[in-house]
Order: sequence, then C-alpha cells, then structure tokens
Amino acid sequence: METTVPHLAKGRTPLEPEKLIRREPVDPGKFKRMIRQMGLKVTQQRLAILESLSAGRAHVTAQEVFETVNASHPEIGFATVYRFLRKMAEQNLVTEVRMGGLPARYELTPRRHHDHLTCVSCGQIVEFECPPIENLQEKVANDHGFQLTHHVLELYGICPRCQAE
Amino acid sequence: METTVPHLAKGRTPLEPEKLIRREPVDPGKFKRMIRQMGLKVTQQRLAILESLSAGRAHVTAQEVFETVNASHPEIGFATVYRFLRKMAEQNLVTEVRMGGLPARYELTPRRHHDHLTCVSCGQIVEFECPPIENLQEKVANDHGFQLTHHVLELYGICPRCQAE
DNA sequence: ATGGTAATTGAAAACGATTGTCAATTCTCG
DNA sequence: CGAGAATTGACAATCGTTTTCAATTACCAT
Ligand SMILES: [Mn+2]
Ligand SMILES: [Mn+2]
Ligand SMILES: [Zn+2]
Ligand SMILES: [Zn+2]
Repeated sequence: METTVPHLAKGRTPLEPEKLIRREPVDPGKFKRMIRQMGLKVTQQRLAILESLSAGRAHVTAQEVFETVNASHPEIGFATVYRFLRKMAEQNLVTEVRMGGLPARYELTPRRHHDHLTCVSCGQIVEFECPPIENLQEKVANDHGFQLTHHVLELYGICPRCQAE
Repeated sequence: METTVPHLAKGRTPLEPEKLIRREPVDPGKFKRMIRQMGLKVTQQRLAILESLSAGRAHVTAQEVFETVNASHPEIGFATVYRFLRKMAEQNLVTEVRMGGLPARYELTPRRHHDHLTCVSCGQIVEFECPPIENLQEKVANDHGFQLTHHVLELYGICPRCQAE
C-alpha cells in the first residue's frame, strides 16, 4: 500500500523549529478581548482553545488542539474545537496551513506574514519571509489584471539533518 | 451556514482559460506507450482516462474524469479513475493541484512547469510561469540548508471580469 | 491462437477529516 | 436574578478518497 499523501510520509507529524515553538507571552485578559472583538460570547472552551494555541507548538491540527484542551477540560467536544477554529480562520485570527491532503493545521496569525518550508522526510516546518517573492507575486497578478487577495506558498525539501541520514 | 472552503466559493467549478483548454494533439499509440512505460497493463479504462485528460479541460477532479469517461464507457468504476490518477501522480505524469480543502484537481504534467492564479469569485484558473520566483525559492531553501524537492504556489485574487462586477 | 497467471477491475464497504443536527446548557444584558 | 439568544457536546451525516475482494482481463510463454 502506497502513501496517499503527496507531500509528506504518512503518519509523520510535522515538527516545529525549536526557536519558534513558543510565541510571545500574553496578558490574561487578552483572549477575552479577542473573543469579544469577534462578536462572540466568552466561554471556558474558547478561552482554553486560545490558551492551547498560544502556549503549545505552532501548526497544530484540530485533533491536536482537541486532545490538548480535552486533557484539562475533559468535557469539551471536538465539534467545539472545529467550530471555533473555523470561525477564527474566517476572521483571520488563525491561519490555516494545508499540506497536500493532510488534515489542516492552524496557527495564531502572526503579526508578520511568513510562508513555510517543510521537510518531506521528517516533517520539520521552517517559517520564512521573502519580500522579493511577495513582490513578484503582486507583479504576476497585476500582469494578468488580477487583484491579489492572498496566496499559498509551500516549499518542500530535505532538511540538513535528514540529508545526513 | 458559511462556506467551508477557504479559497473558493462553495460549489463553484473553476473554469479554464480559453487559450489553454486544449493541449497539443497526440498520436494514437502515445497513451499505450505511456502506460507501458509506467510498468502497467494497457487497458481500455486507462486509455479512456488518458484520452479524457488530454482532450478535455485542464484541472479536472477525479469525479469529473469519472463522469466524462463513464459517458462513453458506462461500466467503468470511479475506483479505477482514482487508482489510475494516483498512480500517474506518483510517477509525475499528472500533477495534483489542491486549492484549500476542495477536491484535488489533476492535469497532465506539462513539459514546462507553471503555477496557478485563481479567481476567488468565479474560479477561473490562469497558468503562469515566473522564473525569478522559482530562483528565489531555490535560494530560500538553500539558505536553510534544505534540498528543495518541489513547491506549491497558488495565487488567489479577483479576475478582471469579476472586478467589473 | 491458447492457457496460465498475475494484474486489473467494479461494486461496495470502510475510511479520516470535517460539518450538521438538536436538545440541553451557559453567557449576556437588562 | 431571569429571559432569550448563543453555544455546547454527543452523535449522525457528509465528503472525498481508499480499501477490499471476487470476478475479469491483459500479457507472456508455449
Ligand atoms: Mn507558520
Ligand atoms: Mn495548470
Ligand atoms: Zn527532515
Ligand atoms: Zn473571476
């Protein structure tokens, strides 16, 4: 049986670059404010999901968020996690990262845009910024008369560690 | 109920740019040769799928291929279509194009690499080549010590026609 | 051409991720 | 504190895709 997934060996969990595992700390009331700003009610579930997103590794699947939150809030249902992630993605508070047909991964939308470089062997994800590429993307869109709204740029390759077997 | 799909209104079928609907004509024996080169048996089903891929619009879903082929070969099953598309994708004879969580689309791998610019409003797909972007991608990967294997670059925006309402 | 054999097929069930349903619960605001 | 609307969790449903399996077919050696 062959792997179904085009970009990453089946069963591999993309790992995070160490330097980016932790995001900046947040003050306690921040999450409540975020939720209210979305026009939603502040619930324990939503607070727990936000805490999990901001404290844990970036690029988590809905299932991973569910499992994390479920550990401390055993009564939460995964529908709630999916629903809230979707709502946040709609408002661009979280960014969906999709690799081939794999389950979607989410990260709190960072202040600075970045794209992803993924190791097809071990799943490590490196974030990068490349303004020249961004500019060229604008140019391509304009050349075709398109008004660019967003883009997906994913680079796949073999990381240094995996190159050394 | 909101649309689930991040990049394209639900139910929209991406349209093709007129100038690219038809690929170059192929001589009759070509498909048989392609199949044998993959180390597979030549069957009517596989020939029909290849004909459909090369004659119809580019960027078709497995379901669309199935429906097309099924019209002239009513006995074909969709499992055969999925199986063969997957096998061809593994050998890079067809390229999988994924837009968000939508069903995968396939095109016979063109001799020249290109990426896609998609209208989020009407679904039109424009193919483009941008060597400077490709070079920068190589550079980014190398800067991180990665050996680049492939990439996914999808631009999304509003096409000229849709901008004019 | 024929037959043996492994590859391929179609139908249907299974699958994993995600979404919908709905009655019960919980925020919010007055 | 309530009333009322939003939210929840359990569960079923859906979607695209893959697997299973018995029946068929293409291929190769005779
Ligand atoms: Mn990221
Ligand atoms: Mn294309
Ligand atoms: Zn690696
Ligand atoms: Zn358009």
